[in-house]
Amino acid sequence: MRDRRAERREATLAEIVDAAWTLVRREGLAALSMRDLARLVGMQAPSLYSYFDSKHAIYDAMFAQGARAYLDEEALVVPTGDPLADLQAGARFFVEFCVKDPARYQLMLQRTIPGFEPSPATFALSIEGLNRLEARLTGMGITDHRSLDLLTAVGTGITDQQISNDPGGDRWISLVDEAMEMFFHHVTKTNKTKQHTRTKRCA
Amino acid sequence: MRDRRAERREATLAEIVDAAWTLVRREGLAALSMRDLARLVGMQAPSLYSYFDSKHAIYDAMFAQGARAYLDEEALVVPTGDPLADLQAGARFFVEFCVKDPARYQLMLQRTIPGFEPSPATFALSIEGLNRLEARLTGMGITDHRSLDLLTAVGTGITDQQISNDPGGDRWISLVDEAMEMFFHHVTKTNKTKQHTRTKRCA
DNA sequence: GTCTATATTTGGATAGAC
DNA sequence: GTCTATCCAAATATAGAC
Repeated sequence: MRDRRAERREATLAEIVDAAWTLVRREGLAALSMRDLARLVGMQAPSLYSYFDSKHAIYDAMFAQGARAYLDEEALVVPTGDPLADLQAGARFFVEFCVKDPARYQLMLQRTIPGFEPSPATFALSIEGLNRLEARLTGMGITDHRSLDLLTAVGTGITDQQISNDPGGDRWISLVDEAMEMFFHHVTKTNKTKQHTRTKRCA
Repeated sequence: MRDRRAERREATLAEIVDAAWTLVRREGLAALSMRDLARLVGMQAPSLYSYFDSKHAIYDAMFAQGARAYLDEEALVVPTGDPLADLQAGARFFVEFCVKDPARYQLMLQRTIPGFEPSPATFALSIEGLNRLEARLTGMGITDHRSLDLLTAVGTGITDQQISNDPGGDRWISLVDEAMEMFFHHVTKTNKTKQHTRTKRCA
């Protein structure tokens, strides 16, 4: 039998988290306050503590929601078998996912809230995202960790510059495909070097 | 004749800014408070207002000091004439400059202080840094803005990942030389493509 | 220039009635 | 579960004496 009370509670929890996102997108991630949040959902501030133990607990719920959204949307990017094209599609997805919600990016990847870190359960969700990226690369024959680190650096670098220096524009987004071409040629060339075939390419 | 009063004032201004750096490095950039700062220099909080109009004015002085430090230290990186080696040396300098003081990096490049932006005079100093980078690239024959944007993305991406995910280590720092090799080969190859010589390389 | 005292705002969080 | 009332802490900034 349906538990109507539990359903109601879940709905209110979700409503509070949604309102929190609305606030931080409007005012900045650090500007979230329990009073403002309560007002936005039609409560008094103390009532929020019936749903969340603290403000950090709300940040944690937001983080978890963001991580789930990433996993859900990432799953829609299906590989074609063309390594470079797949790399580009994956990078475009990542950068666009981050850029379209800078507050979420700040919460999940930049960690600027003093004293906040995600709970173990929530953090596990974000680790899963990195694992999937690693799996995609492995599918392309890229297996060394240095290449993975280089790729994440390029991805976050483009994202950061886009958000910081051209918000709303596409100055760095438009470089994603080119950047992935650069990265792909680099890692494939390096592999061939290791197999001692690079200098034989033109032979 | 020396103005001993002005000298004394300058010394106190510098002392306050230095103490502010000490605080933000210890507690985080956003945690700077006038009370703590005053205590560290042996004053009461209101006395600081004889030297700075507001907390933002202190941030501005810190920003300006950071920008001057960058310009001074950047000037010590002298080109050798070898484009790739110079690119690598410049990138190593940039990443190390940022990584060795994350609070400064956050103030100058990430802009996470709500409501703070540098004054026009201070901002001009940071623009000068970008101009010098552009000049260095021009000296290597790299003149298009897309390449400059790609380079800044790679540089800040490596820096961000290093600070966020391996503080105190060198997991991403150790990728700088390789990343610059990747970038350099990409931009030189692209140039050759534009000159329609790429497909003739093996002929 | 520095101090004491204080205004003012803002925030997270709790107690206890209903 | 929600409210009112309140606590407690921290912060920026100002007024005015010395």
